[in-house]
Parts: sequence; structure tokens; C-alpha cells
Amino acid sequence: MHPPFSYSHVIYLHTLPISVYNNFMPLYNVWIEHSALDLNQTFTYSSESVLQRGMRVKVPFNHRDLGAVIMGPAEPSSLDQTKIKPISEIIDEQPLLNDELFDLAAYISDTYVSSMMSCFKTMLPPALRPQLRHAPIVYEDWFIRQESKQPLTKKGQERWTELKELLPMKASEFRKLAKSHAKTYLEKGYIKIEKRKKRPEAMFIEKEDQAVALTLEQKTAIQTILHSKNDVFLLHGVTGSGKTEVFMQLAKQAIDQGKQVLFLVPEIGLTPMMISRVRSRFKQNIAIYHSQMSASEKYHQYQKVKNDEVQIVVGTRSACFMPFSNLGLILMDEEHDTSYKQDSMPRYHTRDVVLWRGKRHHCKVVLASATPSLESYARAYRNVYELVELKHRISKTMPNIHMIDLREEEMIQGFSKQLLDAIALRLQKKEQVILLLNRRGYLPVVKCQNCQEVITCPDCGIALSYHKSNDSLMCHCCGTIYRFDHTCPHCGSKHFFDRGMGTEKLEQHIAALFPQAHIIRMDADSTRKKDAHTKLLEQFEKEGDILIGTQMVAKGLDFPNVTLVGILQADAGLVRTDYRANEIAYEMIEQASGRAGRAEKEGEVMIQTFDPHHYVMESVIHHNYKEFFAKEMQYRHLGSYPPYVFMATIVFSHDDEQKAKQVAVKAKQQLHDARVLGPIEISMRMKKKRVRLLVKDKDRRHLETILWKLVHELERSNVKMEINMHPLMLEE
DNA sequence: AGCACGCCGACT
DNA sequence: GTCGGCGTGCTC
Repeated sequence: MHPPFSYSHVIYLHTLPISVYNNFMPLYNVWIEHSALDLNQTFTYSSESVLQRGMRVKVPFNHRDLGAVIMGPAEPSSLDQTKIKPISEIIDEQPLLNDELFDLAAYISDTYVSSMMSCFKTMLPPALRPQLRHAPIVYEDWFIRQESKQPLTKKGQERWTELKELLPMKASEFRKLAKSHAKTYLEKGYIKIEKRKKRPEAMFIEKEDQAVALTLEQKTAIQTILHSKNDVFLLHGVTGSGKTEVFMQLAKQAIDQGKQVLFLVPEIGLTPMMISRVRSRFKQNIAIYHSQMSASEKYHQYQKVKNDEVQIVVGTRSACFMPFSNLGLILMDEEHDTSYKQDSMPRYHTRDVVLWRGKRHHCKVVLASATPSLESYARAYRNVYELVELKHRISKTMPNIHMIDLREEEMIQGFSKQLLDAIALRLQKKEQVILLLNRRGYLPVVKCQNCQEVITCPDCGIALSYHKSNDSLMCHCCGTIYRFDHTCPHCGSKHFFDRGMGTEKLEQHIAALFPQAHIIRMDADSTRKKDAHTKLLEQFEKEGDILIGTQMVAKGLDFPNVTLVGILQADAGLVRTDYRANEIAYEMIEQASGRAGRAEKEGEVMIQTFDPHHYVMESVIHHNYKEFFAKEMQYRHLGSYPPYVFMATIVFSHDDEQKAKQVAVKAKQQLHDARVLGPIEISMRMKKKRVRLLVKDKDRRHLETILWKLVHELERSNVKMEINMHPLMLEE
């Protein structure tokens, strides 16, 4: 029926109608969530509705619908108007992210050179991530009171006067109480059913926790923080000095002023216990957020904060993104802990996030640790942060530390006689012992078994790694390969490798030596099951004599009856396989020492070492962090490491190693105005060969700028590139 | 990633 | 002629 001319008209309508239509429709830029591509650019779509920044939508993208987040209105620019498609679905009626969180996403994207979408995904609880339509909300029936004139039996009327006071109540609970009456009340209209969102309450081990009297030192610390004109504090308190109590009192102050508090704890086995302590102090006013919670629990806690139902949030890393409206204080416990840095994109550090939020909310931020990170202490040293110190234990005495010089000691199955005697003494006194075994470095380090000399790179100052395939030594910092002649340059010995001893083997030995003792082993193997960590510790507290384990027994434990801590291979961490090796070694030994003698009984620490005069050991003996700091800063200065420079690693991965290397070399050329080390080959992951560059720059902004430029220029390459800004470890 | 497009060989 | 093999390239 169509006349000939209308045929061409139809074609016209099919090729250009959208542009005609779009002249009347507002345009929006959106960020798209793509399963494979890390799209770090906005795309323009049209919509009839008025949309706000931070709302989630669905958009057609290359023949399918994808989740996206609105950035804001777009100008009808030079972009080919015919390409613009309409938004297919609007998910949120209100923006999911408020202005502050949106700006925070932009800050993280900027400083960690990662896409905006990856930031959104990290900041939101799993249930609200862009690709999902709805949060998994579980409903349950509740009974609500209602007026009714319908007659009841005498008995029914009597029960009703009692029961009506309890409403509203969960239907299942009411039925238990009212039995058959429930049905009658419902039929006669005295109650009605309402569907309510189920509120999953996490399981907690309730421990009574009450405010305790403060020491003068604690009081002074609190007063300093409250009345200082500064906003950021580094609370350096020795182990057992009562930092937590200082936190609690500061938090209470802020809450009493009607403000919100964020209390961050590291992600370790003890996290649930620490959280329950804070919870028992603050009761109903609290939201809890940590990695072991389910998606629906996280969602619920997130909503509580968003609806202003709580005044304090306690949680691990991801809790730093909670949607606060009126933040008055941020507390970050154990600020040196590596679990505060995310190990996937965006590789943000929680410390940076809380400093940013603190500034935004004009609130105080307290970073605390017995062993602060070198970066934080350096900032305190330069008065960027105000240093507040707790130098004394509540129990008054720090544990005595004995170095056991293994060069002069006879060893029995990995234990020196001195240590064995000390253990026997404690067992006799019915006191408890913790034995810490260092994990050896993950790279095969070449260490002379005769004189303990470690072969290091003359340029980078870190230990060389042995590569079996070509019987050579390689520096994993700069990539230089050295010949290995199997002779110690120091003493001429030819014995280089030793067989390390695992926790399991040591447990067997100690069990054979002390057959009557109850020994509990804690390592990656024995704590794999859910809650195994908590159970093992409860068991130890109740009936254990000896707790033996890897670094996880060094952190946060607070058992009053532990009077001896033995560190078996203290030197393992002193080998510089990484620029932070000594910092980690110091932290571990100092933290482990802190587990001894926390109450009235005096504590003792025994450290087995081949190198008792190493500066890490000497600083530990005197519990002298400042001494360690000064020495370590010299090393960082000489080797050009943080905090003297800003660093980033770039990992290139591909099936073909040569291809990855080619792109890395190209990248290195582009980064010519920074100091670039590598490329070096690193361990494979996901069946891909990987190659790494290390970039150093004195100017943080400059480093960010050149890396962003690199990202844009290598976007089209088929070699995957991952940037780790301010890495805490070089090897992955 | 996916999905379309395109260019070639095999087959009703 | 046309069905389907998979290499290439793009996604508002």
C-alpha cells in the first residue's frame, strides 16, 4: 500500500531517527560496568527522565544491556549524535552515592590510577554493586495491632489485653506465645500481617566490657587529642599500654556530642573478638562491617548507617566507605597493618581514605600502633601528624628480652637449651608459653650457613634470589643477573642452603620434649576452617600450655597467663628480600614480645638469633622504636625507597613472555622522566607470564600524571597492565 | 567479553 | 547459490 516515495522515507527513519529524537531528550554521561574491559571513560546516553549523579541505570552497549552509573548531564557535543542510544532502564530512584562518596571515588581513581567503575564496586556493599538490579532483601511476617469491634471469648479477651502490648512482633514469635489465639485475632481483625525486611543479626560472642580507670598517661593522651588544634594524630603506644581504652573514651566523647565515629581494625583472626568488645561497650548504637559477613548482613549494616540509625561503625578495611552524614572521629587501630591495603584494583590504602574523609568532615583522625609504619612515623616526625605517645604499660613493666646467640648455643631439634629450660620452668609454674616461628621468605635466599652472610645486590641492597634453572642469582628489584660460584665471598664456605622447619615438625619435637604439655598449633593449615582461629584461641586460654604458630600468634593476643614468648628463627625476616623486610621483622618481633607479661605476672621474651647485634634486634631489646626508625630511615634514604620517594609497580601479563616484555620496554621508554627499574620476570599467575617494572619518583603528582598517560597510551595493547601505587610488597 | 561482520571452502 | 567455519574489530 505504500507509494514508492515513502519507501525511501522509511529508510531515512531507520537510519536517523534517534538523532532527531535526541534533540528533545537530555543527554547523560555514564560509567559502564563491563565484565572484561576496564572501561575508564564515560559514554553518552539519552533519557526522558531527569537523572542525578550516582544513580544506577542499564544501558545498551554493543548489543546487550550493561549496568552503569550516571556521572551527570552531557553536552550535545561533537559526538556523532546518531550513535547515542536511550538508557534502557533506571534502577535507583535516589542516587546511591552521595556527593562525598562520589568525590571520594574520584580521589581514589586519581591517586591509585584505577577506573571509576572499579572504585564504585569497591565502595559499595556487594548487594548494591552496579551489575545487580536489586539487593537480596528477605522479608518476614510481622503482626501489627489493629482496632476491631468483633467479639472475643472471655479467655480470648483476657489474653488479648496482655498480648496486645507486645505488638508489633514477629509473627512466628507471637504464634509461639498466643498459640491458637493468634489465628482468632487475625480472623477477627485485631491484628494484621505486614511484610518487613528481615534484619539478620550477626552472631557474637558477648563479652562484658566496661570503662576502666585510666592511667595518667592515658588521660593526658585523651586531653591532648581533644584539645589540640591539629586534626591528625599518630598514637604511638607500646604493647599493653591501653590504646583501646583511649579509643573507647574518645569515641564516647564524640558520640555524646551527637557525632558519628568510625573505628577501623585490621583484618586478622582476632577481628571478631575486637569488634565484639567495642560492640558490648556501645550496644545498640553500632554498625558492624567486616569481610566475613554475608552480602545481606553487609547490606543491612550499610543501610543502618545511611538511615542515620547508628553513631558508631566498627569494621575492617571496607568499612572506611560507610555513608556517614556527620562524622566526628576516625580511629584506625594497628595502622601499620598490611590488611589495610587492598590487593586488587583499586589498590587503595585505608589510611589515605580516612585522611581524605577526615578532612572532608573536619574531624579528627587518630592512627594508632605500637609499631607504626615508617611512613606514618616519618610524617609525625615532620609534624604533619601530631605524635601522641603512651610509653608505659598499664602493668608497669615491659617484658625482659633475652637474645640467644645461636652461634654459641647447642641446638636440640630447633630449640636452644636456654629456651627449653625457660619453657620447662613456665610449665612447672602453670604459666603459658607462646612460640613464634617465622615463615621463611617466599623466594629462595642464598645465605651462608657458616657465617650467616647473605649475598645482596650491590645496587639495591636487597637479597639476591637463587634461580635453579640457570644456577644463577638475580636481584628482584632491578633485574640484574649475577654468576653464582657457590662460595661465600665472606668466609669461603660452600654451605649455602638449609632445610627450614615448619610448624608441624616443631610441634612434634616440642611434644616429644614435653610429653605432658597441652600444645596448640596455629598456622595457615590449622586455621583454614571457619571460626577455627577463635576456637583454637579459646582452647588455649582455657587449657593450653604452649601455643605454637606463625606470625598470626604475634598479633593482638591478650592472655594474662602468658609469661614467656619464644621467637625461634628471628633472623628469617632480617633477610632483605623486599625493601620493607626489616620493618616487617621489627614489627613482628616487637608485637610478639608484647604478648608476654600483659597482666601482673612478669613477662619474658627469648629470641633465637645468629645476629644479636643487628639493629633490628638491638632496637627490640630496648623496645626502642625511635632507634629502629632512625636506622631504617638511613637505609631507605640510601636505597631511594619510601618514604623518600613514591613508588609504583606495573605488572604486564600475557601468554607470551616476549610480548609482555616488549610492552614493558615500551612503557619504560614512555616513563623516561622517572626512575624505572626492570623489566624483570616475576612468578606466573592465572597461567600468564608476568613481567614487572618498578617506578620511583620524588613527586607524587608527577608519578600519577605519567602513569595515567601510560594507561591511556597502552589502552589498545592486548597485554594486560596492572598498576600498584605505593606497593607494600614488591613481589607478588 | 561477546557479538556482528566478512571472507573463504563445502555442500544441498 | 548459501550455510557455517572462525579471524578481526568495536562497543555512546
